[in-house]
Amino acid sequence: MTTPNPTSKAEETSLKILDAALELFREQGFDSATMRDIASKAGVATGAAYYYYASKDAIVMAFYERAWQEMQPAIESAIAGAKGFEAKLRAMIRVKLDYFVANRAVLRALLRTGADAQHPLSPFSADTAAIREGDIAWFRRILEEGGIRVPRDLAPHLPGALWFFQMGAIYFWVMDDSPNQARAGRLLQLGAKIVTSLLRMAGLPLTRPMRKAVIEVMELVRGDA
Amino acid sequence: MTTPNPTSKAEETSLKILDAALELFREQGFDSATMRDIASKAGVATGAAYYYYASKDAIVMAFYERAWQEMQPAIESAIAGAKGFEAKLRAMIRVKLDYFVANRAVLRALLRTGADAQHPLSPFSADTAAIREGDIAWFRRILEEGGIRVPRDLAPHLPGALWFFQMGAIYFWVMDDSPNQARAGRLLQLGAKIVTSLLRMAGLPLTRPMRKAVIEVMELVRGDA
DNA sequence: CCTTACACCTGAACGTGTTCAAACCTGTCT
DNA sequence: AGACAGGTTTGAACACGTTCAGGTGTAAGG
Repeated sequence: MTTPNPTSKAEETSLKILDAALELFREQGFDSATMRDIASKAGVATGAAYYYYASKDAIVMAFYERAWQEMQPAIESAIAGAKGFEAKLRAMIRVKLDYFVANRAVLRALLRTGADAQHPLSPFSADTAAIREGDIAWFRRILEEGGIRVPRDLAPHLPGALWFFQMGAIYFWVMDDSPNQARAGRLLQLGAKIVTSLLRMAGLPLTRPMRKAVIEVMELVRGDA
Repeated sequence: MTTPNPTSKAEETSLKILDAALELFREQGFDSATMRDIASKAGVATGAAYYYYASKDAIVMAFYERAWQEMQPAIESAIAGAKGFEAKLRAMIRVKLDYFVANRAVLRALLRTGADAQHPLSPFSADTAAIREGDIAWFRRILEEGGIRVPRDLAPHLPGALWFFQMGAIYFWVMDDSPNQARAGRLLQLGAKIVTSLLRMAGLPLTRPMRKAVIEVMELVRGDA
Protein backbone atom coordinates (compact mmCIF):
# COMPACT_ATOMS: atom_id res chain seq x y z
CA MET A 1 0.00 0.00 0.00
CA THR A 2 2.43 2.68 -1.13
CA THR A 3 0.72 6.02 -0.79
CA PRO A 4 -0.15 7.60 -4.10
CA ASN A 5 0.53 10.91 -2.38
CA PRO A 6 2.17 13.27 -4.87
CA THR A 7 4.48 14.71 -2.21
CA SER A 8 7.53 12.50 -2.27
CA LYS A 9 9.04 11.16 0.90
CA ALA A 10 11.93 13.57 0.61
CA GLU A 11 9.66 16.55 0.34
CA GLU A 12 7.79 15.36 3.35
CA THR A 13 10.94 14.99 5.40
CA SER A 14 12.28 18.39 4.45
CA LEU A 15 8.96 19.91 5.48
CA LYS A 16 8.99 18.02 8.75
CA ILE A 17 12.39 19.49 9.50
CA LEU A 18 11.40 22.98 8.48
CA ASP A 19 8.26 22.91 10.59
CA ALA A 20 10.04 21.49 13.60
CA ALA A 21 12.68 24.19 13.29
CA LEU A 22 10.18 27.01 13.00
CA GLU A 23 8.22 25.81 15.98
CA LEU A 24 11.37 25.64 18.09
CA PHE A 25 12.55 29.03 16.85
CA ARG A 26 9.26 30.54 17.84
CA GLU A 27 9.25 28.84 21.23
CA GLN A 28 12.79 29.46 22.34
CA GLY A 29 14.45 31.71 19.82
CA PHE A 30 16.88 30.99 17.05
CA ASP A 31 20.02 30.53 19.12
CA SER A 32 18.56 28.31 21.82
CA ALA A 33 17.08 25.86 19.34
CA THR A 34 19.89 23.50 18.43
CA MET A 35 20.16 21.49 15.26
CA ARG A 36 20.02 18.37 17.42
CA ASP A 37 16.74 19.60 18.90
CA ILE A 38 15.36 20.34 15.49
CA ALA A 39 16.34 17.00 14.01
CA SER A 40 15.10 15.18 17.07
CA LYS A 41 11.76 16.97 16.98
CA ALA A 42 11.45 16.13 13.31
CA GLY A 43 12.22 12.49 14.10
CA VAL A 44 15.43 12.25 12.08
CA ALA A 45 19.14 12.20 12.80
CA THR A 46 21.15 15.39 12.95
CA GLY A 47 22.74 14.77 9.60
CA ALA A 48 19.41 14.56 7.86
CA ALA A 49 18.78 18.22 8.54
CA TYR A 50 21.97 18.98 6.67
CA TYR A 51 20.96 16.77 3.83
CA TYR A 52 18.09 19.16 3.16
CA TYR A 53 19.43 22.46 4.45
CA ALA A 54 22.99 23.58 4.02
CA SER A 55 23.04 25.31 7.38
CA LYS A 56 20.91 26.43 10.26
CA ASP A 57 20.60 29.79 8.57
CA ALA A 58 19.43 28.10 5.40
CA ILE A 59 16.37 26.87 7.27
CA VAL A 60 15.45 30.46 7.99
CA MET A 61 16.05 31.26 4.37
CA ALA A 62 13.72 28.47 3.28
CA PHE A 63 11.09 29.88 5.58
CA TYR A 64 11.57 33.32 4.13
CA GLU A 65 11.33 32.10 0.57
CA ARG A 66 8.16 30.20 1.27
CA ALA A 67 6.72 33.16 3.11
CA TRP A 68 7.56 35.42 0.22
CA GLN A 69 5.70 33.18 -2.20
CA GLU A 70 2.68 32.95 0.02
CA MET A 71 2.52 36.69 0.50
CA GLN A 72 2.33 37.58 -3.17
CA PRO A 73 -1.45 37.40 -3.50
CA ALA A 74 -1.97 39.37 -0.30
CA ILE A 75 0.38 42.04 -1.58
CA GLU A 76 -1.46 42.18 -4.85
CA SER A 77 -4.80 42.80 -3.25
CA ALA A 78 -3.39 45.15 -0.62
CA ILE A 79 -1.93 47.37 -3.30
CA ALA A 80 -5.05 47.21 -5.37
CA GLY A 81 -7.22 48.01 -2.38
CA ALA A 82 -5.28 51.07 -1.30
CA LYS A 83 -5.87 54.43 -2.94
CA GLY A 84 -2.88 56.60 -3.69
CA PHE A 85 0.85 56.15 -3.42
CA GLU A 86 1.25 56.61 0.30
CA ALA A 87 -1.51 54.18 1.19
CA LYS A 88 -0.22 51.58 -1.26
CA LEU A 89 3.28 51.86 0.12
CA ARG A 90 2.04 51.42 3.64
CA ALA A 91 -0.26 48.58 2.68
CA MET A 92 2.48 46.59 1.00
CA ILE A 93 4.77 46.74 3.99
CA ARG A 94 1.87 46.09 6.36
CA VAL A 95 1.17 42.81 4.61
CA LYS A 96 4.67 41.66 5.43
CA LEU A 97 4.59 42.73 9.04
CA ASP A 98 1.26 41.04 9.56
CA TYR A 99 2.47 37.87 7.96
CA PHE A 100 5.60 37.74 10.07
CA VAL A 101 3.99 38.72 13.34
CA ALA A 102 4.26 35.22 14.78
CA ASN A 103 7.79 34.76 13.54
CA ARG A 104 9.66 37.85 14.57
CA ALA A 105 12.30 35.73 16.28
CA VAL A 106 12.91 33.87 13.05
CA LEU A 107 13.29 37.03 11.03
CA ARG A 108 15.67 38.41 13.58
CA ALA A 109 18.07 35.65 12.66
CA LEU A 110 17.91 36.69 9.03
CA LEU A 111 18.32 40.38 9.62
CA ARG A 112 21.21 40.15 11.97
CA THR A 113 23.39 39.52 8.96
CA GLY A 114 22.92 43.23 8.38
CA ALA A 115 23.95 44.59 5.02
CA ASP A 116 26.91 42.29 4.70
CA ALA A 117 26.33 41.37 1.04
CA GLN A 118 28.93 38.60 1.49
CA HIS A 119 26.72 36.69 3.86
CA PRO A 120 24.38 34.47 1.82
CA LEU A 121 21.36 35.34 3.97
CA SER A 122 21.75 39.06 3.87
CA PRO A 123 18.92 40.88 2.09
CA PHE A 124 21.71 42.43 0.03
CA SER A 125 23.43 39.22 -1.01
CA ALA A 126 23.51 37.63 -4.43
CA ASP A 127 21.61 34.62 -3.09
CA THR A 128 18.63 36.78 -2.21
CA ALA A 129 18.74 38.78 -5.42
CA ALA A 130 15.70 37.10 -6.96
CA ILE A 131 13.48 37.78 -3.99
CA ARG A 132 14.83 41.32 -3.76
CA GLU A 133 14.08 41.98 -7.42
CA GLY A 134 10.59 40.64 -6.94
CA ASP A 135 9.97 43.12 -4.18
CA ILE A 136 11.46 45.96 -6.16
CA ALA A 137 9.09 45.15 -8.98
CA TRP A 138 6.19 45.70 -6.60
CA PHE A 139 7.52 49.09 -5.66
CA ARG A 140 7.88 49.95 -9.31
CA ARG A 141 4.26 49.13 -9.75
CA ILE A 142 3.24 51.17 -6.72
CA LEU A 143 5.06 54.14 -8.18
CA GLU A 144 3.31 53.74 -11.49
CA GLU A 145 -0.13 53.28 -10.04
CA GLY A 146 0.31 55.68 -7.18
CA GLY A 147 -0.08 58.67 -9.47
CA ILE A 148 2.99 60.56 -8.37
CA ARG A 149 4.89 62.60 -10.89
CA VAL A 150 8.59 62.30 -10.44
CA PRO A 151 11.62 63.72 -12.24
CA ARG A 152 12.99 61.62 -15.06
CA ASP A 153 16.49 61.31 -13.61
CA LEU A 154 15.24 60.14 -10.24
CA ALA A 155 12.67 57.65 -11.44
CA PRO A 156 14.88 54.64 -12.15
CA HIS A 157 16.36 54.75 -8.66
CA LEU A 158 13.12 55.02 -6.76
CA PRO A 159 11.98 51.39 -6.65
CA GLY A 160 15.29 50.42 -5.09
CA ALA A 161 15.11 53.29 -2.65
CA LEU A 162 11.63 52.26 -1.58
CA TRP A 163 12.84 48.73 -1.09
CA PHE A 164 15.52 50.16 1.16
CA PHE A 165 12.87 52.01 3.08
CA GLN A 166 10.92 48.79 3.43
CA MET A 167 13.96 46.98 4.81
CA GLY A 168 14.46 49.72 7.34
CA ALA A 169 10.85 49.51 8.44
CA ILE A 170 11.00 45.73 8.76
CA TYR A 171 14.28 45.92 10.58
CA PHE A 172 12.92 48.38 13.08
CA TRP A 173 9.78 46.33 13.49
CA VAL A 174 11.71 43.15 14.15
CA MET A 175 13.78 44.83 16.84
CA ASP A 176 10.89 46.76 18.31
CA ASP A 177 9.86 45.53 21.73
CA SER A 178 7.07 48.01 22.34
CA PRO A 179 3.70 46.37 22.97
CA ASN A 180 2.26 45.10 19.72
CA GLN A 181 5.16 46.79 17.93
CA ALA A 182 3.16 49.97 18.14
CA ARG A 183 6.25 52.07 17.72
CA ALA A 184 7.18 50.35 14.49
CA GLY A 185 3.64 50.82 13.29
CA ARG A 186 3.80 54.53 13.90
CA LEU A 187 7.20 54.67 12.24
CA LEU A 188 5.79 53.06 9.14
CA GLN A 189 2.98 55.59 9.03
CA LEU A 190 5.28 58.56 9.45
CA GLY A 191 7.90 57.13 7.16
CA ALA A 192 5.45 56.61 4.36
CA LYS A 193 4.22 60.14 4.79
CA ILE A 194 7.71 61.58 4.71
CA VAL A 195 8.71 59.56 1.69
CA THR A 196 5.61 60.72 -0.13
CA SER A 197 6.22 64.35 0.73
CA LEU A 198 9.82 64.07 -0.41
CA LEU A 199 8.73 62.63 -3.72
CA ARG A 200 6.29 65.47 -4.25
CA MET A 201 8.99 68.00 -3.46
CA ALA A 202 11.52 66.30 -5.70
CA GLY A 203 9.95 67.97 -8.71
CA LEU A 204 10.48 71.52 -7.51
CA PRO A 205 13.22 73.33 -9.45
CA LEU A 206 14.83 74.55 -6.24
CA THR A 207 15.70 71.04 -5.18
CA ARG A 208 17.70 70.16 -8.26
CA PRO A 209 21.22 70.28 -6.78
CA MET A 210 20.12 68.23 -3.82
CA ARG A 211 18.42 65.76 -6.10
CA LYS A 212 21.58 65.32 -8.10
CA ALA A 213 23.53 64.56 -4.95
CA VAL A 214 20.94 62.11 -3.72
CA ILE A 215 20.95 60.31 -7.04
CA GLU A 216 24.69 59.95 -6.91
CA VAL A 217 24.43 58.50 -3.42
CA MET A 218 21.91 55.98 -4.65
CA GLU A 219 24.21 54.95 -7.46
CA LEU A 220 27.06 54.66 -5.02
CA VAL A 221 25.11 52.48 -2.66
CA ARG A 222 23.78 50.28 -5.40
CA GLY A 223 27.35 49.72 -6.51
CA ASP A 224 27.99 46.97 -3.99
CA ALA A 225 26.22 47.33 -0.72
CA MET B 1 65.69 42.76 39.55
CA THR B 2 61.95 43.11 39.47
CA THR B 3 61.06 45.78 36.99
CA PRO B 4 59.78 48.94 38.59
CA ASN B 5 57.49 49.18 35.62
CA PRO B 6 54.19 50.68 36.73
CA THR B 7 52.23 48.41 34.42
CA SER B 8 51.29 45.43 36.53
CA LYS B 9 51.77 41.91 35.30
CA ALA B 10 48.07 41.52 34.73
CA GLU B 11 47.90 44.60 32.59
CA GLU B 12 50.82 43.34 30.59
CA THR B 13 49.16 40.00 29.99
CA SER B 14 45.88 41.52 28.94
CA LEU B 15 47.73 43.73 26.49
CA LYS B 16 49.68 40.79 25.12
CA ILE B 17 46.41 39.02 24.46
CA LEU B 18 44.80 42.06 22.88
CA ASP B 19 47.74 42.67 20.59
CA ALA B 20 48.01 39.05 19.58
CA ALA B 21 44.30 39.03 18.79
CA LEU B 22 44.41 42.19 16.72
CA GLU B 23 47.36 40.98 14.71
CA LEU B 24 45.62 37.71 13.95
CA PHE B 25 42.36 39.48 13.11
CA ARG B 26 44.19 41.71 10.67
CA GLU B 27 46.08 38.81 9.12
CA GLN B 28 43.31 36.29 8.72
CA GLY B 29 40.07 37.97 9.66
CA PHE B 30 37.94 37.74 12.75
CA ASP B 31 36.38 34.34 12.20
CA SER B 32 39.51 32.47 11.14
CA ALA B 33 41.47 33.56 14.17
CA THR B 34 40.53 31.17 16.95
CA MET B 35 40.75 31.87 20.64
CA ARG B 36 43.30 29.06 20.85
CA ASP B 37 45.42 30.79 18.23
CA ILE B 38 45.17 34.06 20.06
CA ALA B 39 46.07 32.62 23.44
CA SER B 40 48.87 30.61 21.92
CA LYS B 41 50.29 33.62 20.13
CA ALA B 42 50.11 35.58 23.39
CA GLY B 43 51.91 32.75 25.17
CA VAL B 44 49.11 31.85 27.56
CA ALA B 45 46.51 29.13 27.90
CA THR B 46 43.12 29.45 26.32
CA GLY B 47 41.42 30.16 29.60
CA ALA B 48 43.64 33.14 30.31
CA ALA B 49 42.09 35.01 27.41
CA TYR B 50 38.72 34.58 29.07
CA TYR B 51 40.07 35.77 32.38
CA TYR B 52 40.67 39.14 30.78
CA TYR B 53 38.01 39.27 28.10
CA ALA B 54 34.53 37.96 28.59
CA SER B 55 34.30 36.80 25.00
CA LYS B 56 35.95 36.95 21.63
CA ASP B 57 33.75 39.90 20.80
CA ALA B 58 34.85 41.64 23.96
CA ILE B 59 38.38 41.75 22.58
CA VAL B 60 37.11 43.75 19.66
CA MET B 61 35.26 45.97 22.09
CA ALA B 62 38.43 46.59 24.06
CA PHE B 63 40.14 47.56 20.84
CA TYR B 64 37.34 49.91 19.99
CA GLU B 65 37.40 51.57 23.40
CA ARG B 66 41.13 52.08 23.25
CA ALA B 67 40.86 53.41 19.73
CA TRP B 68 38.15 55.80 20.79
CA GLN B 69 40.33 57.20 23.55
CA GLU B 70 43.29 57.60 21.26
CA MET B 71 41.25 59.36 18.62
CA GLN B 72 39.95 62.13 20.84
CA PRO B 73 42.86 64.55 20.33
CA ALA B 74 42.82 63.97 16.58
CA ILE B 75 39.09 64.70 16.49
CA GLU B 76 39.61 67.86 18.49
CA SER B 77 42.15 69.26 16.09
CA ALA B 78 40.29 68.04 13.02
CA ILE B 79 37.18 69.92 14.09
CA ALA B 80 39.14 72.98 15.03
CA GLY B 81 41.01 72.92 11.74
CA ALA B 82 37.94 72.71 9.54
CA LYS B 83 35.92 75.79 8.65
CA GLY B 84 32.17 75.54 8.64
CA PHE B 85 29.70 72.86 9.60
CA GLU B 86 30.00 70.65 6.57
CA ALA B 87 33.79 70.54 6.69
CA LYS B 88 33.81 69.84 10.42
CA LEU B 89 31.33 67.04 10.03
CA ARG B 90 33.38 65.47 7.30
CA ALA B 91 36.63 65.97 9.19
CA MET B 92 35.37 64.26 12.31
CA ILE B 93 34.26 61.14 10.48
CA ARG B 94 37.41 61.16 8.37
CA VAL B 95 39.53 60.92 11.49
CA LYS B 96 37.79 57.71 12.40
CA LEU B 97 38.06 56.16 8.97
CA ASP B 98 41.74 57.01 8.78
CA TYR B 99 42.35 55.57 12.20
CA PHE B 100 40.59 52.32 11.40
CA VAL B 101 42.00 51.87 7.93
CA ALA B 102 44.31 49.03 9.00
CA ASN B 103 41.61 47.36 11.05
CA ARG B 104 38.57 47.22 8.86
CA ALA B 105 38.31 43.48 9.43
CA VAL B 106 38.18 44.07 13.17
CA LEU B 107 35.48 46.68 12.91
CA ARG B 108 33.46 44.42 10.70
CA ALA B 109 33.11 42.06 13.64
CA LEU B 110 31.71 44.87 15.75
CA LEU B 111 29.30 46.18 13.20
CA ARG B 112 27.83 42.88 12.22
CA THR B 113 25.86 43.05 15.43
CA GLY B 114 23.78 45.57 13.55
CA ALA B 115 21.37 47.67 15.55
CA ASP B 116 20.45 44.87 17.86
CA ALA B 117 20.57 46.93 21.09
CA GLN B 118 20.39 43.65 23.02
CA HIS B 119 23.78 42.58 21.81
CA PRO B 120 26.41 44.08 24.16
CA LEU B 121 28.68 45.07 21.29
CA SER B 122 26.11 46.84 19.21
CA PRO B 123 26.69 50.58 18.81
CA PHE B 124 23.15 50.90 20.12
CA SER B 125 23.56 48.81 23.25
CA ALA B 126 23.63 49.97 26.84
CA ASP B 127 27.23 48.78 27.15
CA THR B 128 28.38 51.19 24.49
CA ALA B 129 26.31 54.08 25.80
CA ALA B 130 29.26 55.99 27.22
CA ILE B 131 31.22 55.93 24.02
CA ARG B 132 28.11 56.82 22.05
CA GLU B 133 27.37 59.79 24.28
CA GLY B 134 30.96 60.92 23.88
CA ASP B 135 30.58 60.96 20.13
CA ILE B 136 27.25 62.72 20.32
CA ALA B 137 28.86 65.43 22.39
CA TRP B 138 31.28 66.04 19.54
CA PHE B 139 28.43 66.45 17.12
CA ARG B 140 26.74 68.84 19.50
CA ARG B 141 29.87 70.90 19.45
CA ILE B 142 30.13 70.78 15.67
CA LEU B 143 26.59 72.09 15.44
CA GLU B 144 27.37 74.94 17.82
CA GLU B 145 30.60 75.92 16.16
CA GLY B 146 29.48 75.20 12.63
CA GLY B 147 27.40 78.34 12.51
CA ILE B 148 24.19 76.81 11.28
CA ARG B 149 20.93 78.21 12.47
CA VAL B 150 18.42 75.51 13.16
CA PRO B 151 14.83 75.48 14.42
CA ARG B 152 14.42 75.22 18.15
CA ASP B 153 12.30 72.08 18.08
CA LEU B 154 14.75 70.22 15.90
CA ALA B 155 17.95 71.20 17.68
CA PRO B 156 17.95 68.71 20.55
CA HIS B 157 17.59 65.79 18.16
CA LEU B 158 20.33 66.76 15.77
CA PRO B 159 23.42 65.50 17.57
CA GLY B 160 21.90 62.05 17.76
CA ALA B 161 20.87 62.20 14.13
CA LEU B 162 24.38 63.16 13.08
CA TRP B 163 25.74 60.27 15.11
CA PHE B 164 23.37 58.05 13.18
CA PHE B 165 24.71 59.47 9.94
CA GLN B 166 28.23 58.78 11.15
CA MET B 167 27.38 55.15 11.92
CA GLY B 168 25.95 54.77 8.44
CA ALA B 169 29.05 56.20 6.87
CA ILE B 170 31.33 53.96 8.92
CA TYR B 171 29.17 50.96 8.19
CA PHE B 172 29.31 51.58 4.47
CA TRP B 173 33.02 52.20 4.65
CA VAL B 174 33.67 48.97 6.51
CA MET B 175 31.74 46.97 3.93
CA ASP B 176 33.09 48.90 0.95
CA ASP B 177 35.44 46.82 -1.17
CA SER B 178 36.17 49.45 -3.79
CA PRO B 179 39.88 50.29 -4.09
CA ASN B 180 40.94 52.44 -1.19
CA GLN B 181 37.31 52.62 -0.13
CA ALA B 182 36.91 55.37 -2.68
CA ARG B 183 33.20 54.82 -2.87
CA ALA B 184 32.75 55.28 0.86
CA GLY B 185 34.86 58.41 0.67
CA ARG B 186 32.62 59.86 -1.99
CA LEU B 187 29.57 58.85 0.01
CA LEU B 188 30.87 60.73 3.00
CA GLN B 189 31.41 63.82 0.89
CA LEU B 190 27.97 63.72 -0.64
CA GLY B 191 26.31 62.73 2.59
CA ALA B 192 27.80 65.64 4.48
CA LYS B 193 26.68 67.96 1.72
CA ILE B 194 23.14 66.63 1.76
CA VAL B 195 22.90 66.78 5.52
CA THR B 196 24.10 70.36 5.48
CA SER B 197 21.62 71.35 2.81
CA LEU B 198 18.81 69.72 4.71
CA LEU B 199 19.72 71.60 7.86
CA ARG B 200 19.68 74.87 5.96
CA MET B 201 16.30 74.06 4.51
CA ALA B 202 14.88 72.97 7.85
CA GLY B 203 14.35 76.61 8.78
CA LEU B 204 12.07 77.42 5.86
CA PRO B 205 8.44 77.83 6.95
CA LEU B 206 7.23 75.59 4.16
CA THR B 207 8.97 72.58 5.62
CA ARG B 208 7.28 72.76 8.99
CA PRO B 209 4.89 69.77 8.63
CA MET B 210 7.67 67.62 7.31
CA ARG B 211 9.92 68.72 10.14
CA LYS B 212 7.32 67.75 12.70
CA ALA B 213 7.07 64.30 11.20
CA VAL B 214 10.82 63.87 11.09
CA ILE B 215 11.12 64.90 14.71
CA GLU B 216 8.55 62.35 15.73
CA VAL B 217 10.46 59.69 13.85
CA MET B 218 13.61 60.63 15.69
CA GLU B 219 11.84 60.38 19.01
CA LEU B 220 10.46 57.03 17.98
CA VAL B 221 13.82 55.67 17.01
CA ARG B 222 15.53 56.97 20.10
CA GLY B 223 12.93 55.13 22.14
CA ASP B 224 14.75 51.82 22.02
CA ALA B 225 16.60 51.10 18.82
C1' DC C 1 15.38 -13.67 -7.59
C1' DC C 2 19.71 -11.31 -7.67
C1' DT C 3 22.54 -7.16 -8.68
C1' DT C 4 23.25 -2.54 -9.17
C1' DA C 5 22.50 2.33 -8.49
C1' DC C 6 21.25 5.97 -6.03
C1' DA C 7 18.43 8.88 -3.12
C1' DC C 8 17.94 9.08 1.66
C1' DC C 9 19.47 8.77 6.25
C1' DT C 10 22.62 7.73 10.33
C1' DG C 11 25.53 9.05 14.22
C1' DA C 12 30.26 9.52 15.43
C1' DA C 13 33.76 12.96 14.99
C1' DC C 14 35.77 17.67 14.18
C1' DG C 15 36.69 22.50 15.27
C1' DT C 16 34.77 26.24 17.45
C1' DG C 17 33.65 29.60 21.55
C1' DT C 18 33.19 29.16 26.26
C1' DT C 19 33.30 27.35 31.23
C1' DC C 20 35.36 25.78 35.36
C1' DA C 21 37.61 23.15 39.02
C1' DA C 22 41.95 22.92 40.22
C1' DA C 23 46.83 24.44 40.38
C1' DC C 24 50.08 28.03 40.73
C1' DC C 25 52.22 32.02 42.18
C1' DT C 26 53.14 36.11 45.29
C1' DG C 27 52.73 38.91 48.89
C1' DT C 28 51.10 39.34 53.95
C1' DC C 29 50.28 38.06 58.50
C1' DT C 30 51.54 35.34 62.66
C1' DA D 1 59.46 29.79 58.47
C1' DG D 2 54.86 28.52 57.76
C1' DA D 3 50.04 29.36 56.78
C1' DC D 4 46.87 31.92 54.49
C1' DA D 5 44.38 34.75 50.81
C1' DG D 6 43.46 35.88 46.63
C1' DG D 7 44.81 37.26 42.03
C1' DT D 8 46.36 34.68 38.00
C1' DT D 9 46.82 30.69 34.99
C1' DT D 10 45.98 26.15 33.32
C1' DG D 11 43.94 22.67 30.27
C1' DA D 12 40.35 19.42 30.15
C1' DA D 13 35.49 19.38 29.27
C1' DC D 14 31.04 21.10 27.36
C1' DA D 15 27.60 22.37 23.80
C1' DC D 16 27.19 23.95 19.57
C1' DG D 17 27.15 23.99 14.14
C1' DT D 18 28.87 21.23 10.79
C1' DT D 19 31.02 17.23 8.10
C1' DC D 20 31.44 12.75 6.40
C1' DA D 21 32.25 7.80 5.83
C1' DG D 22 29.26 4.71 5.79
C1' DG D 23 24.45 2.27 6.24
C1' DT D 24 19.57 1.41 4.50
C1' DG D 25 15.84 1.06 1.57
C1' DT D 26 13.80 0.96 -3.01
C1' DA D 27 13.30 0.76 -7.79
C1' DA D 28 15.12 -0.67 -12.24
C1' DG D 29 17.72 -4.04 -15.08
C1' DG D 30 19.30 -8.73 -15.90
